Amino acid sequence: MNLRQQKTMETKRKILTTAIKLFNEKGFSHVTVDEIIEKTSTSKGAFYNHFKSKHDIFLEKFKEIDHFYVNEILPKLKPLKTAEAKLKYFLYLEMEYIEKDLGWDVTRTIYEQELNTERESFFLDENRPLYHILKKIFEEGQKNGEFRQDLTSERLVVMLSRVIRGFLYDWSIKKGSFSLVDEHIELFNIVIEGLMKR
Amino acid sequence: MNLRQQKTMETKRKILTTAIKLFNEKGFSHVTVDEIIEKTSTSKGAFYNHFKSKHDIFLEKFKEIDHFYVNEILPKLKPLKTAEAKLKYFLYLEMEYIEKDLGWDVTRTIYEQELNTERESFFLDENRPLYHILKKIFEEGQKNGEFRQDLTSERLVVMLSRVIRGFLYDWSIKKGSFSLVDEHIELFNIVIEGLMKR
DNA sequence: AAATATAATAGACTATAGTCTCTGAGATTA
DNA sequence: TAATCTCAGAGACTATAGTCTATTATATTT
Repeated sequence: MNLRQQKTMETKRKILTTAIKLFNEKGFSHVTVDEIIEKTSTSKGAFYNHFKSKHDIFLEKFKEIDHFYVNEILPKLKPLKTAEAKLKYFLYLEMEYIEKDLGWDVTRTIYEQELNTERESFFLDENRPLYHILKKIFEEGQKNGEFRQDLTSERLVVMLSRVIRGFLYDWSIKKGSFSLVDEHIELFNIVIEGLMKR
Repeated sequence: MNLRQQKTMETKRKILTTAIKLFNEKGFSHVTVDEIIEKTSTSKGAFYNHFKSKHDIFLEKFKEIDHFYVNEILPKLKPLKTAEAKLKYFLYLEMEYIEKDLGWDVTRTIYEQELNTERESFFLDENRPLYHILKKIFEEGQKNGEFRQDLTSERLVVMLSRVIRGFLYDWSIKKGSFSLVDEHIELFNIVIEGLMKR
């Protein structure tokens, strides 16, 4: 890496860390791009050279969630015996991570961004680890007769994803005023019962 | 009503109908406030005198959905015998209305607005007819033993509302690329099964 | 080493939602 | 009917995300 590339990367890093720090302090909507470039002694040109938009910085952070799925959650699921147990533990860890590490304002901002038709969607990317993990769990559960087999595992993932989104959306508009960890079981158990074979 | 009040109302009506017409033609985000006031030969002052924001006009239209619940849906539910049948028919009519009459872009815009923390929320208003109707149905179903009784009817409404929202949110980010009427049964049946007594 | 190319950055500019203040038509009071 | 009041509306102004273009430091080529 030559000098120029080093400077470029340094600029990007500076903007990214400063922006995320400010977002955490004051909330996404109360931080302006002008403030970010002023605090980092850079410029509009630099900012938009590195990020497609103000929202884009957020995505950068949110994408970490997928590392979390693969690195933190997946290993913990291995020892569990039933697909149902895996699914429930997965959901628990996901909710815990979102509630404790991401927080509702980040979540809200992502959900808002996804509704913006001009920008590319993160949720619609079918290669997200989230979907792969869920699909694997459902396949396993269908094979051993735990889950219903009249729907494909893909459809089961779609159904569950919609419920998860509804739950997180509700949490977002309610500004994190209830606990994901505490309340998720009530909702997900209802859905999981509907997904099980009987 | 004196002359002045008449003129005021006429201005509001002109702005409202023109705005909604434009939104239908080009989509919410492609219509500017400047365009609306130009087409109606009014001004920023007039516009913001009548509406709190550009989004606000949308709400005006969306609130119709509650009239629809009360006037169109409610009477049709009366003759049905089981609470389950009422619930399923209610959901069918709601999905049909949203898909055919509101459309995905209106829906998307409302969902986006709800995530905006500066504005007051429509979804969180607990007096919406939607919630009353659902609560009534659940109460009836709990009384006659169709639905589970370990959760209050209020909680059942919360659970179902979250699922409905997840479904409509998904429809919104997918730009209406699937049919609410066709697909709602798959998801809601899963949830309703989880809500029924067994 | 000089000439040329490239691409990151600076910052002026644009688009657009929303605010602020002043004005005048029409209502009210005397 | 003259004087006063009021509030809807006009439109200049502000805030802020994002675009466009010129500059210049660094890299590459000759």
